[in-house]
Amino acid sequence: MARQNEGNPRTSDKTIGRLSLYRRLLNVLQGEGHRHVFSHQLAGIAGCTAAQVRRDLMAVGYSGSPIHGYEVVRLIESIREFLDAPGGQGVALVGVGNLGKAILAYFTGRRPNLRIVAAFDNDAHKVNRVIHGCHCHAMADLPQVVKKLGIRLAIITVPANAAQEVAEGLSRVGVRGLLNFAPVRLRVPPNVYVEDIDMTMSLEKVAYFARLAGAEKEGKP
Amino acid sequence: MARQNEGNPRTSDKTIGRLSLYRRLLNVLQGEGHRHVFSHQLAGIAGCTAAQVRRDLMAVGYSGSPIHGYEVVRLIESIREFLDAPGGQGVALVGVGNLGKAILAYFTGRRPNLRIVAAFDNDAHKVNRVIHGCHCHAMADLPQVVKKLGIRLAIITVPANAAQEVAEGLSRVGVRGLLNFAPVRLRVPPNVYVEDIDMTMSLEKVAYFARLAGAEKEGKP
DNA sequence: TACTGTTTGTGAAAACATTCACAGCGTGAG
DNA sequence: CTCACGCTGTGAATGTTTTCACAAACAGTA
Ligand SMILES: NC(=O)c1ccc[n+]([C@@H]2O[C@H](COP(=O)([O-])OP(=O)(O)OC[C@H]3O[C@@H](n4cnc5c(N)ncnc54)[C@H](O)[C@@H]3O)[C@@H](O)[C@H]2O)c1
Ligand SMILES: NC(=O)c1ccc[n+]([C@@H]2O[C@H](COP(=O)([O-])OP(=O)(O)OC[C@H]3O[C@@H](n4cnc5c(N)ncnc54)[C@H](O)[C@@H]3O)[C@@H](O)[C@H]2O)c1
Repeated sequence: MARQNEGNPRTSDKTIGRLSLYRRLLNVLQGEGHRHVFSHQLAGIAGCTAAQVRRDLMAVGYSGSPIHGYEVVRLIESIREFLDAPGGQGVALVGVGNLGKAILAYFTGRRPNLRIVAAFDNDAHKVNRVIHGCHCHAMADLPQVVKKLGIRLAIITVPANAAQEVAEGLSRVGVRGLLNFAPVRLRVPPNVYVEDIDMTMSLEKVAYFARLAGAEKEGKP
Repeated sequence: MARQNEGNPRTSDKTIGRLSLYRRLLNVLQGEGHRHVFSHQLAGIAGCTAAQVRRDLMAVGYSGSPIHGYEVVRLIESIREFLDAPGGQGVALVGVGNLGKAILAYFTGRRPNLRIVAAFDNDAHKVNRVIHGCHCHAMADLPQVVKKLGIRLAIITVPANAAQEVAEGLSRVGVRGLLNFAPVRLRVPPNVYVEDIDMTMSLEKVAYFARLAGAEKEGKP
């Protein structure tokens, strides 16, 4: 089936994000009973242009038909093949505080491909308890648990001043991708990918552009 | 002082985000007693290039000295003038669930310029209670509370199927900026700015690029 | 004074991302 | 059958963001 193009110009960050979005939208469409979808329909619900959708889909190597558009099931499958690791990947969460707990609650029993399989904290009150269906380990056990479960991805929700240290510990035991919520720029080896979610920054962006939209002209840039 | 350039080519999204980041880093530097900073130093801790920093700073209209670099205090002040609304802005949070509570806990008593001044939920158990220092109102009171407090920004942390309705309600009563955590593309009037934080998408991005970094070469693109 | 070393601000180039626009194709109408 | 239609996939054009590279400024040094 869908052959992911090989010696290609590295698929961009933005495209990967949108593929993830398309997949979610396609799942909704599938649930509503749609068998086929056209690029302009997907674009409409994704909030981008039809050309953008088609360009992004080039990366996954599944071609639609000019007559029926894309077959929903097959497109979902092709995106899955392109994005997901075969067999799924376990994720660790470090820092079971307010945010960490919310994330555990949210991801528990959700996407079967990416599931949080272990939590870690240095607070004795949390260690060895099951929180939202996930066992919380002591930090000292991190190396062995990560190795045992073959974990290569982690979510960091510890306070800012602990994040660098945690990131280093994770990198050292073979974790290759970090989703970081701490408002700190992590320094990691070049073979570790870091994605930051910085709520304060996002909120300030909203404040700035909302002010522009109110005071000057209008619209989202 | 620092004159924000006026008839300028609309400052980009990305630049605004980085200015917010620079400001936070500068506050740390100031706390450590630094008086001056060079673009390459700021770049080092921000994780970008010196040229990028200088280019971004052009937007705020504060010039550094080739000898001492940028004066930390004055640069913070210039960024503040450029980004922030004078007098600060109140923010509403709608949906006091797991994530909403974590966010309330985090932002309470934090940045004085952007503070959460009201929370809303439709769950009778939460209405009229004070949660992490913030009063939770009924949804029915949203219009009057928003008007009374002059709220123009909101954070949406309701379930996906309620998000569109909530966004419309907020737009209708004059809110101009939304920070949306629900995994849904909101349709709002063109004078409302929406910023999405989509954790699932971010995590899938991490998974994809971590896999590349592991399997192929290395490094964060 | 003249020279060195360092940094800023910014035009110009390069890299990257999005959109345009159209050939090609299969379908269904006539 | 022939034609017109509407869509895909993609080369080329356009738009945006980042990086390069250098003139200008000036403290320190001798
Ligand atoms: N809560 C939010 O909405 C929010 C918003 C933006 C950013 N953040 C960031 O997310 C992070 C977590 O926020 P939070 O509100 O959940 O904080 P929190 O204090 O509620 O939770 C932090 C958790 O990390 C644990 N921890 C502390 N040091 C540790 C270490 N060295 N190793 C392992 N665990 C450790 C603590 O025991 C605690 O359980 C912070 O960096 C914060 O800046 C949170
Ligand atoms: N928790 C997470 O880590 C996480 C991660 C990614 C995305 N999200 C998204 O964030 C949103 C909130 O997640 P959560 O885990 O806090 O969910 P939650 O169920 O814990 O909280 C939702 C809250 O919204 C309230 N609510 C429901 N319908 C409402 C309405 N019409 N008007 C006002 N309030 C209403 C509920 O009473 C509840 O308090 C969801 O859209 C979820 O998809 C959450």
